[in-house]
Amino acid sequence: MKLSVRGEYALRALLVLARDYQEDDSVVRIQEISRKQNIPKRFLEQILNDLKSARLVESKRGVAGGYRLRRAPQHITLAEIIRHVEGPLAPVSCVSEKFYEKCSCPDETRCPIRDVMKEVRDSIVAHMEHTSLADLAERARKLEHEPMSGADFVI
Amino acid sequence: MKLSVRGEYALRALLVLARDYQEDDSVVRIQEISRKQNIPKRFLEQILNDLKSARLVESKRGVAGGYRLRRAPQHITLAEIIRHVEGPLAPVSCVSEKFYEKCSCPDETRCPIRDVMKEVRDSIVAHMEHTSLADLAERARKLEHEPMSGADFVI
DNA sequence: TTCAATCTTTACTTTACGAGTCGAGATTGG
DNA sequence: CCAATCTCGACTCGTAAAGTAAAGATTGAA
Repeated sequence: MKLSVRGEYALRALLVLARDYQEDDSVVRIQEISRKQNIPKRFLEQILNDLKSARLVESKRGVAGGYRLRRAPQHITLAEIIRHVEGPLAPVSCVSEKFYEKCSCPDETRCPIRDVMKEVRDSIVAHMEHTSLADLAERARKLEHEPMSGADFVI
Repeated sequence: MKLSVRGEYALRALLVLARDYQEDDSVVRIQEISRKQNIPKRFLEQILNDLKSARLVESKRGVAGGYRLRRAPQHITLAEIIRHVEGPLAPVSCVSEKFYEKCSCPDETRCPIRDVMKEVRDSIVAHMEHTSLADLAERARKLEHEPMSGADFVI
């Protein structure tokens, strides 16, 4: 049920780009993202390249090069990002919209597990599709301005 | 974000036991579960053994042997099962209640991703904890009595 | 024009885990 | 005693995750 490290890194890298986003074509260097988010630089290169092929980011080469979002942060949802780097959001593929696969159970149409998993998927997707990078950036701003709020939960 | 095949098999095996559950100590053979659910028998052995160590099922050996639930189906939740065979329900461990692990991000208390993921986890957990094996069995019964209902969704 | 900082691309490594399979042993009812 | 069952540990086999590495292509600036 977990996101891979790669997926986490992708989200964190995009968050940096979202917070830095401007209408002009200013870019952020890999190295800076890497430093800010403790992501191995070499690994991050791969991930950003992948995000580029997904048309989520674009890059500028050369000495003043770097990456930037290809669209405004409010138009990039978590669902889109995760679907690209991780695959299905659904807990089992037989309830996935975008990555459906038949499962081995005797009768899919009468499977109560599938039934429940479909509900779970729906609530995951609802969250992920309704949250954009802009929302994340906004939250980040708030969290910074309310340092150590008592609302933080304990494990 | 996906359940492993092993986890799926565990759920399906337990569903069989739940539907067959009786107060007396009647058991179901591995072979029967395997056949009903298309699960490789040898692999299923492993899984049931694991569920036994989790005290979810108990077994009887010998010629009339087999498995049965150790508790009534209404007292076994999906959350409990999945947590045992799969680990955390949370999409990232830094928001997991039962399997918390620190993540590599610069400041966990101000991470907006964590913030959102915590909400996602909460809705996953809500579903999983409120659904018992008895609920599944009940749903299965209904799905059987309404064959090919038009409500089935298309991929 | 040359240099150095950046991205690009491809390939490689290493480790772990998922998904089984196998074989020999221990119980038990008939 | 025997045959059907569970038990337990070891083993395989493939794939994927998480990086590392190296050489090349662009670009801005000195």
